[in-house]
Amino acid sequence: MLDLKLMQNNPEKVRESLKKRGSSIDVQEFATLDEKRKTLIAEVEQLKAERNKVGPEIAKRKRAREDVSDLLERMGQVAERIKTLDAELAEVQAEEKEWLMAVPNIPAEDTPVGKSEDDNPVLRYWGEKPEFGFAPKEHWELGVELGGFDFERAAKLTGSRFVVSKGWAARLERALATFMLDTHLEEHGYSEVIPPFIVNKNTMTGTGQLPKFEEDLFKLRDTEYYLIPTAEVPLTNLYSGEVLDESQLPMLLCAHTPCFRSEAGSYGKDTKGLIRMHQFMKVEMVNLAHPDHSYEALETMTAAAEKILQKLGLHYRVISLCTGDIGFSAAKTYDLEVWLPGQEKYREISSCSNCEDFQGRRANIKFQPKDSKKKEFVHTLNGSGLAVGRTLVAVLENYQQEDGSIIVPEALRPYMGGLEVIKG
RNA sequence: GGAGAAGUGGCCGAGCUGGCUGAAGGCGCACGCCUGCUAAGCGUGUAUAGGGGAAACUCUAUCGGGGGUUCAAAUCCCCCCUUCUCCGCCA
Repeated sequence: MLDLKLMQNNPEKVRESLKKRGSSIDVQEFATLDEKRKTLIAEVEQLKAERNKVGPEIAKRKRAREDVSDLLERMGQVAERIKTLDAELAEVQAEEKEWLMAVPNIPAEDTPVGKSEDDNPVLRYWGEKPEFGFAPKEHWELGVELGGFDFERAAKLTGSRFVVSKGWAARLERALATFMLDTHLEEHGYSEVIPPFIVNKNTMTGTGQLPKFEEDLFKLRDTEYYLIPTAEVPLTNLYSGEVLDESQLPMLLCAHTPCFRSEAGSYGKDTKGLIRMHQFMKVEMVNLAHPDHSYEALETMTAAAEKILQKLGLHYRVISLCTGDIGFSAAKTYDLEVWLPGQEKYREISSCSNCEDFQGRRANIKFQPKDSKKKEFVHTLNGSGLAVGRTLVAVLENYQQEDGSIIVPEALRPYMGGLEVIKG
């Protein structure tokens, strides 16, 4: 949510931001609503002031056994007028709030301007594409041949976009997750959290999934509960409605959770393998940061995610999402794209964003600065560290051998009982 | 799932036979004074959001959330949520 004051005082900036994002939202609509709201408030508050003033007067005269019928009559009218005005005001405020809640965050100054994902600049590469003396296979071929993935039975149990991992694949996935968590806890200062995987509407609204993106979520029937699409949601909202001490910042939280996505509108995309699933595991990092340091924190968080890929020896590149591709709540986002030799493509494996105070305002997360009376909104950052399923994909494709076996990256061997090669 | 109790400001805790309570009192915290040494005392201040105002300031709303009764609700009524106790069930 944007600052109401910004909307009022600098609509030009908001208009510009929306244009960069390719949004069709009209700022003038808001200005009209806001004017209407102010007019209504002025009238209704004046009447309420009168009501509050006359109330004690009625009590006083009653106690003196004086006649109060004239006041009662007048106040009856006032009450009625207040009621209708309050109703009108509530409507305007709801509209205004709905409007505000639908406006995306303002991109950071250095977020590149562009129309689509094709305009995202590559910032850097790490490592090199591995050389194969044969045609590398895609992960789903390797996984199925080695008996690790069972898509047919997953389809039987549930439907499309699910997988059953068995044996080495299940253990490798668990190994990856534990390796990631351990790295973030021991080397990057994060605290591990196991949050609820089901959250309510309010929580989903705090991070920006609702009200605009309900169709991307799984909602539990007959409730206002949703399955989390990412641990960003429960982690960022952990301190919603609270005021943190400045000394608690930055608050570094890390969780390994399942993520559930309806993938509405992605029919035909990535239909094979485990790139795009309705359910996948992810290690997520969240930082509730001091506004003065949130952009340093974004670099640090991105570096933490990169560290995982580096330890696994996986070639990747870092891109900066442009204004046309950046997420609703984010001001600036770096994506990590890992090289998949089977697909011969770089694929997103992590996304690290600084949302500035956009979510902090929505979820009402503040902190008390030492040297100021005024409480401020925290800046929130979130980043995958990493998407576990996709990391498994990357390991399989990058570490495959001609005979179809997979070398276990050294960093994972302690988590795999010392296993060096997966042969099925 | 059944039966009861409770939810007030940073915390504790009054108020709950409707108006004089944005809310006593205490604690904590901040600043000042006194004193002078790791204490006590005194004074002042100590919520959030919105409207008006250059500002001082002023008005409105908020006593778990929502709705209702009333000229007027922390106080009465209804629904929901959460917590605690007891019973049942269960990992």
